[in-house]
Amino acid sequence: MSAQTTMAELWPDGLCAVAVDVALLTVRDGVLQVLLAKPDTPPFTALWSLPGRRVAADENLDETAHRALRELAGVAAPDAHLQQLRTYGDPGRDPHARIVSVAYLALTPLTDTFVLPSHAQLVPVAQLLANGANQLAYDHRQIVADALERARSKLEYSSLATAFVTEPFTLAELRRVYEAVWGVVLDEANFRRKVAHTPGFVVEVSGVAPPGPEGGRPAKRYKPGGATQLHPAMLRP
Amino acid sequence: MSAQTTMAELWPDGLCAVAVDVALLTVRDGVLQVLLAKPDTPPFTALWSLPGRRVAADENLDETAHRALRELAGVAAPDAHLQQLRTYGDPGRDPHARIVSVAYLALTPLTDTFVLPSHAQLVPVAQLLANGANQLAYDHRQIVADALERARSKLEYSSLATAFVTEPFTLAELRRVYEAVWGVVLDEANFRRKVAHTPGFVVEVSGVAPPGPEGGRPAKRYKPGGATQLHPAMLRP
DNA sequence: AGTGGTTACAGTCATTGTGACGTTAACCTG
DNA sequence: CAGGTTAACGTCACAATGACTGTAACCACT
Repeated sequence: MSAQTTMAELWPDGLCAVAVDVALLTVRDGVLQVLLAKPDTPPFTALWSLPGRRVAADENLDETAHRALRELAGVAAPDAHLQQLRTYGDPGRDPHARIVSVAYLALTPLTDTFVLPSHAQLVPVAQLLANGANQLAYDHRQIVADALERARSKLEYSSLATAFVTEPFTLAELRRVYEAVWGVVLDEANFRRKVAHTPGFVVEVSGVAPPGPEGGRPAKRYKPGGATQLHPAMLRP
Repeated sequence: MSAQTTMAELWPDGLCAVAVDVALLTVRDGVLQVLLAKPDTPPFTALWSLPGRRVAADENLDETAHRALRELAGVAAPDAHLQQLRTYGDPGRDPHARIVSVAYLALTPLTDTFVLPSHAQLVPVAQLLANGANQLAYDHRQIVADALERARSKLEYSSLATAFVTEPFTLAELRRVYEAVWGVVLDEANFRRKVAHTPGFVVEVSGVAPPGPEGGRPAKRYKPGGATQLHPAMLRP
């Protein structure tokens, strides 16, 4: 029996398995990283992949995404920014079954003290995409590439960058988010001016952040300003 | 037997029906319109809805979208612009089954001579969304709203507007696309300058377009310039 | 043929946003 | 206290934009 015949018999028209895969991005050590997990179900239990789960009968898609992060990576982040990326449904993207996968983009600040379980890890996105060899299961390499482009684009027109940092934050921390995601170096003074001139992006809070071990003037602290869209936008150089 | 029990039994974890619904937008008579169809399968055969089809076993999602347009609205547009919008998967969005729907946004110029079959029609988007009463089946009103916002946003930083017009086109035709989708009136001279100063947006072709019945100077003709992203962007007023 | 109306196209001017760069302020270490 | 580092602020030239005026090329009507 050929694989094609098998698939057509097992998955008649309009009936597919629906899964949710999550590309969680975070900035650690000034580098954009993506969360990977070792699947606990075949196939590809040897390869790393994005955390993903089948959609349960009484679950909406957002809930499945949260559950995938919680069960496969120990990340319980109900307040993490979560948005749909796109849906991948080519026949043959999974060699064993017709699986339509709704991919999510998740953004969250992971504190340095947070420890991942042994079957999960953070990997720099640039390193993952630069290598010609595909190190991920299924089409998850493509999903990571799409997630990166979405994040880069969203930083321009939305206040999404604040989802990468914990409150309160300094403008230098916010700038390092842009630099890590875009992969560029930004002029510090101009960045400050643009953020200040974009209404609702950030608002100052009381107190200052102490300088690092290398000294420097204490930085003012800010919190998200409530705006979701940025006017004017923070365009990439 | 309750409806919930029925759904849980018929649609166990991870197994859903997957459909593709298409929101096809076009500009006719200077007004943004969306294509609706009468479903040929229950439920909601009385209400208008977006053309949609179940995903076939050997089909990818794009192919299903094209098939839905062809079978339900007689629109055979293999060159129409087609992009994923988002996926709607709340339990209960279809009262009879757990259906996960991948929504697509389609953009195409429909010539004035094209006639739709009797079970399909074009409806002004503004009129559809302005009425408080929901005239569409399922959550298709929400899909139309999301499609409109996506189209409005994409016009800003991509050359998507050219997908609404036939080649060759005049700058006035292109401007009327922006005005219809955004619902604003644009300054004609400034629009011309912005388009001309955006490299790769349009390129001039030979010949001129004759004036309409109300006279006026003949307009130069243009075709898409090959760029997909616009630099600088055409921001909404 | 001439006049007024309409549309296409081109230019001016003040304002705003931006990139590049310099200056001052407030901390660190030695 | 000196030198280094980071934060914060200011200046200047240029590009982009909104509002507006002027010119060109067609129409219909008298």
